[in-house]
Amino acid sequence: MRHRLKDVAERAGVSVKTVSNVVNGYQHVRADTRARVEAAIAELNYRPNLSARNLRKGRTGVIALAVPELDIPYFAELARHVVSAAAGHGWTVLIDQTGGGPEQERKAASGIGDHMIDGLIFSPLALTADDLAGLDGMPMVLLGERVDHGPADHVVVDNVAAAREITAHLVGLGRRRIAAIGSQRTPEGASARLRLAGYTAALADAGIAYDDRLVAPAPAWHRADGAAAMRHLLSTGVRPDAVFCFNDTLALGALRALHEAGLRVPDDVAVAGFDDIEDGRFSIPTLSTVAPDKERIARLAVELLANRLTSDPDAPPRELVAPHRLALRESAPQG
Amino acid sequence: MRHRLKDVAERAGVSVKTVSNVVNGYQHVRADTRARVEAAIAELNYRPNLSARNLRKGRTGVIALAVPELDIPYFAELARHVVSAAAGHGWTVLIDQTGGGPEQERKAASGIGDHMIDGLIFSPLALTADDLAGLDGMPMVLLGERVDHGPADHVVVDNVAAAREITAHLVGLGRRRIAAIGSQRTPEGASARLRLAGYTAALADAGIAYDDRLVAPAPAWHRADGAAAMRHLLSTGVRPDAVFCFNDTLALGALRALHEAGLRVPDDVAVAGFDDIEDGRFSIPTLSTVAPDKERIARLAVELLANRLTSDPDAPPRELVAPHRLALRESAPQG
DNA sequence: CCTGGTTTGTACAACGTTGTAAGCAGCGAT
DNA sequence: ATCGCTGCTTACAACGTTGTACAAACCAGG
Repeated sequence: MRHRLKDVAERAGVSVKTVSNVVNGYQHVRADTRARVEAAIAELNYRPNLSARNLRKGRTGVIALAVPELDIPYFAELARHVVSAAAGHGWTVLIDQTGGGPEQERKAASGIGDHMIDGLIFSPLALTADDLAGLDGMPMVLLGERVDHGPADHVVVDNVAAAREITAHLVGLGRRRIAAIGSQRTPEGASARLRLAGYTAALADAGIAYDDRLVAPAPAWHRADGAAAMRHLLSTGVRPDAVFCFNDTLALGALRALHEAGLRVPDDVAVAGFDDIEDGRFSIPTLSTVAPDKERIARLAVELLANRLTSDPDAPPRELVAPHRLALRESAPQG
Repeated sequence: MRHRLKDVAERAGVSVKTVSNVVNGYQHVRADTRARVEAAIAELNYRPNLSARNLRKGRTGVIALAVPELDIPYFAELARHVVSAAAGHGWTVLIDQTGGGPEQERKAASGIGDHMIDGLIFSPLALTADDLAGLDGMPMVLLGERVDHGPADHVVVDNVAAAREITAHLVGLGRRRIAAIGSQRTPEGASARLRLAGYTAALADAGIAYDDRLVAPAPAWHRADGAAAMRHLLSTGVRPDAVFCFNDTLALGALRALHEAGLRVPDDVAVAGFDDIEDGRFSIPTLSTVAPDKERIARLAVELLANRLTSDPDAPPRELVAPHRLALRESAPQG
């Protein structure tokens, strides 16, 4: 049995609007009236119809988080933080899994239940700035690298610097034949390009020549791709003494392939990743990695969105950089 | 600029309702009228206001999936399947992270944006049947073991049989001192109780005496808990030759602890898990585990919900059992 | 006891959509 | 021509809520 304001009003002997005022915490309601209304609400177990409220107010209290895949640990961890941060603003988060394809992403960006969400936090893989330009004014915050200097707010980590630091760490361990896993030539590979740039910069810093044969592409960044890429590297005979994988799942796959090849980590080959997912703290060996501050990323994204929604809808787009640090563990230990 | 049916109607020179009819695929609209309306829709980039539609229809097209934690791989993988299955019914999935606490779960079950979702797929940890009985008629499907024979539809795997099979497999490897990790005495530990029952049944089948000291509790089922429990087992001097962990993350933690203790898996200690998460296919060693058919679980849950929503709202609650199989890998290999 | 201001409560319309009932063509059969 | 039918379109009301405008009740000060 579902009740409406009208039912509560009749029971409490007041008008519908007075009940609405009580529900919304309007100040000028006499204490005894308020008490009577609240009693009626409790008795009927009344709860407001949000569709109606949304229709009336033009706001839904829901924001969406669109990510390529939920079972990629990085996105799952990020999702958790976004949900927490959004709760602090009284928002519910609708999580949308795009799959990463351009068509689905376009749909996600433009279509997610129109008028059903107030704003969108979007981690695109395939989307271009042009795609986004076509979206008439859905408040949006982008995560990651794909669309640089686009028309929307943006939260990033300094991929180039981070990749450069972790590669420099491998250099500091005395490694010279440092491979990279995860390069991508597709337009989607913006993160890959930036991390590759950091890698090459670190090599240049150390006066190590860039060797094309040590850079292995990976179509996606899953464990299986990392394992395949590592096997490929080993099969070509260019034996690396370290590998920088462009994310942690690639690195976990690489660990597996090295294990199968009978190579010891880090003795024979040091391994480093990127993302600092939970798995890397328990893998064998534990994983050295770049640890972006996911909690901060989530909080900044939610705050940017909040700002755009509540105070300044037409502010020029901002780009915020979230901090990162190196988490050095067994696979490439502290010098 | 956001447009309404009215704007489209004016542009196309028809009534509002005719536009609505076109949008909803109503049959009796003359071809040229339809074309004119569709042109106007395209020109204005009209998209319907779902809040209004929901208000009018009493349906939102959104179902919620409530899970304890998104960054537990099992739930993330499950979420992916639920999203896919729901898409097949034209539903959007709102993913709600309860945290697993009783209070939050009660709120999730009763409160998630009232009138904002048509139904709920709920994987509770702490909720009792009594809690659920109080929910006036939100269509709901439960996953997992916590609330048996409650008032709602239910999708389960046969935990007892599955635990018994995987334990029997360890017995079949010739192991006799088989430990269990993950027992819980709290009321939340329904899955733990069932898996423990399967474990003891398998021991009884093999004529092995149950040894209390081989059963290690774990407050939660994370990697860290598994590692801690394993360390505890090793420290007590009851050296097991196999371990059945009640889920995969516990098992990954146990692998880690065994590695740190210098024990070989599976030679010294065989390890088995439960859930078949992606990590277990790439860990070192790879993980033998019970593989519940997550895709099927998700599909059954969505179908139960669909049935309740569209055809038979007052049908008696049903309980469906999803199949499982053993995935035998390096940590406890095939005979 | 009136005046003027504040507090408290009400009636009505509106948000954008769809279901209902009814209107109006066009057409074949009387 | 007129009748009824079918096919297409329309006006109106309603979903449950809140903003606006206003009325009623109250209070203090003259």
